[in-house]
Amino acid sequence: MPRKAASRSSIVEVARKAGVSPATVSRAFNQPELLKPATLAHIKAVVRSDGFRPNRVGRSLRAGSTRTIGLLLPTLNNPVFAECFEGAERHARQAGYSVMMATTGYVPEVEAMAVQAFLDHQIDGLILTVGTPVRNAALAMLQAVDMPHMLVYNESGKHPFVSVDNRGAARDMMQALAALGHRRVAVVTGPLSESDRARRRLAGAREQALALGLGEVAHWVMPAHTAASRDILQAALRGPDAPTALFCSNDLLAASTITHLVAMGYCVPRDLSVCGFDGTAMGTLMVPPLTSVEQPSSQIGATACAQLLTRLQGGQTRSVRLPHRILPGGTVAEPPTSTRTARSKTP
Amino acid sequence: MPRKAASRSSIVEVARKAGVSPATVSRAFNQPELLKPATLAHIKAVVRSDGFRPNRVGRSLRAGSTRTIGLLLPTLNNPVFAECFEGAERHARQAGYSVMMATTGYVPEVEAMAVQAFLDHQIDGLILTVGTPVRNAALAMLQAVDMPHMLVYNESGKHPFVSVDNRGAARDMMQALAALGHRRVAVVTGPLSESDRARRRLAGAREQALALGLGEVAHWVMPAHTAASRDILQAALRGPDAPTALFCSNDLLAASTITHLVAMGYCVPRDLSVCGFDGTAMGTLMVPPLTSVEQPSSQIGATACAQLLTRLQGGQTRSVRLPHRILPGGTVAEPPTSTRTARSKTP
DNA sequence: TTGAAAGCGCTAACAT
DNA sequence: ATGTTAGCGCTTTCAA
Repeated sequence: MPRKAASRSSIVEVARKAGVSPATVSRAFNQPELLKPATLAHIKAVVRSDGFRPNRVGRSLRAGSTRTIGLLLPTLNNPVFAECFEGAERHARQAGYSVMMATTGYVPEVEAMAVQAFLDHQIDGLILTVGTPVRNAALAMLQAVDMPHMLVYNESGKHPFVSVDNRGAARDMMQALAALGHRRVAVVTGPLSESDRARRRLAGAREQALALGLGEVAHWVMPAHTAASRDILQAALRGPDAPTALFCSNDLLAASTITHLVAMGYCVPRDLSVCGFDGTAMGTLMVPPLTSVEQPSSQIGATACAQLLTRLQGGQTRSVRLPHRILPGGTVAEPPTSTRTARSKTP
Repeated sequence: MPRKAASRSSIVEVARKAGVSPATVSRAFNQPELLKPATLAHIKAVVRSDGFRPNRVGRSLRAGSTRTIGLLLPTLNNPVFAECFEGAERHARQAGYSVMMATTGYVPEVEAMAVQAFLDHQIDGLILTVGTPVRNAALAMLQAVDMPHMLVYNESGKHPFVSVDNRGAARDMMQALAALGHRRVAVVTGPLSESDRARRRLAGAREQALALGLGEVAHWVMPAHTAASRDILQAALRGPDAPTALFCSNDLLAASTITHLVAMGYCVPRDLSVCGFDGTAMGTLMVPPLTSVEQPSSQIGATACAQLLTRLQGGQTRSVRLPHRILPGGTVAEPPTSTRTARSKTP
């Protein structure tokens, strides 16, 4: 039953008070130009004095549109997604759309359940980042019911997306590292199964290393995309062939890596260079600022939203790769002059 | 008109296929225990083969509940709010609620418009942080329509909230600074009109300075809560009576302040101590880690959600102040010895 | 320019 | 244990 005994007044109530039909009140909100100015003014007055607002649930049911979009991201604790959210949400709000939001923690089962909940709520469209677009349950559901959607950060041949060229960007960063003299680089990521971005970035790094004749690119897998493990770093850095630069697959992981390295006695970038990927505001606030691949996250969110709304108005979506650039920062330098001789580090 | 020619099947369609009435199908979803096992199984089979899911908009309209809550926060780019979001959203999702999200950028007009949009969508309840709870338009609207809501971070006498004791926490931090020998401390905030938290923290700092006989606490106002201004810092740090410690009203502002200070040639904490407020994960990733007042943001969000859901089930809400603690970090140290005032070491 | 009427998909009395 | 019926609040033909 309704919330209160004194239920919120409906359009019928307003119509009665204004001495018009419900249809006319509806028109006052949706097609005011159809009404005689006097009628419109009168209805508006009643509406204002009542503080009446049309119930969007009734409207949604009847009109078949909720004017709500879904936003599904791995976690807002990674600032890259928080920035994307802001870009998308602002755009949506300014277009009169509301946003339902859920985070997945990079877990495919949660992705699928959240998408199901969104569909049940009859959202008009969805912006999302999934772990891996290929054979993804959530994306399959969206396609099955023909729900308009845009991927962000993911790249896909079957679903429209907004991202950067992850592989190309990783190549660029490797190029920059090589130009400084690094020949042994390790790529640090979370579980690859959870992130096609990480996979593409690793692939790009390896591709470029091969092209430039660098040493083989090691790949260190951390238990999460959001934090490095000190033990793994410590173990992997042992030995004479330790890398001189660590290329982390995102800024948060890079920040965490640097924190551990410093605690282990390394000086970054003197002893070891570290760079990230994302170019988040957080990275620029680090001391020294994080060297990273900048992607325009806020714009990625806004563009995805713009594409989605175009589609909702009957247009077509297309995939977009926005430009990236290397953010110099201060956590990458030339490798130590003699990597074999004793470094002045105090572990 | 509806989205597609082949509109998604409704409960009536399922009923027809299963040879039962719509009410029975509805019961299969909502009160399965009322049905004969055989009937239930049969309906379930039809539902599965059809891939049918009940339309929540229809349900919402009829039942007078959307099982959706709103979440309204200043910005997710401040990690303290992102952490809060995750705590609240996870709790809501696990209770079967969906979340509508909006950010306000600390702008009261946006607060009011977003709340209005939420109300129009018939959310069941709302968790929010406002600039200032007193004479706040958004809160007034919520009260006027008796919409269940919980403030987070704000403290209020008229609205239920979940927060920490902001004033007490600021006192504790001042105490810690004083114990290290600091006698001249400046508090760094964004515009006070936008944040009662900043006001309370400033008040607590001044209260404690007075109690301990420290020098007057300067107050530096930055143009935003999310970034410090280098010019203001530079100007304020001139002169012989410059503070030896900066107490920033949040972690993001502290990070930004430190970045500027380092660029200006200061060494933190050797030349100048800096601390923040929030105890975000971001702060622990800084080098050195940020000294801060830790508040349990994720738990604040989860607690607010729990309280709200209790209220929605007919219970009562109550305001909660969760415990804070000083997070030592590495950005605060004794003041430089060369300071005019003799250092007063505390045993 | 406005009104009457039907119905979006669902649930909950009430009836059987 | 299940069916019948009446709407929740709104929009939208169609008719006047």
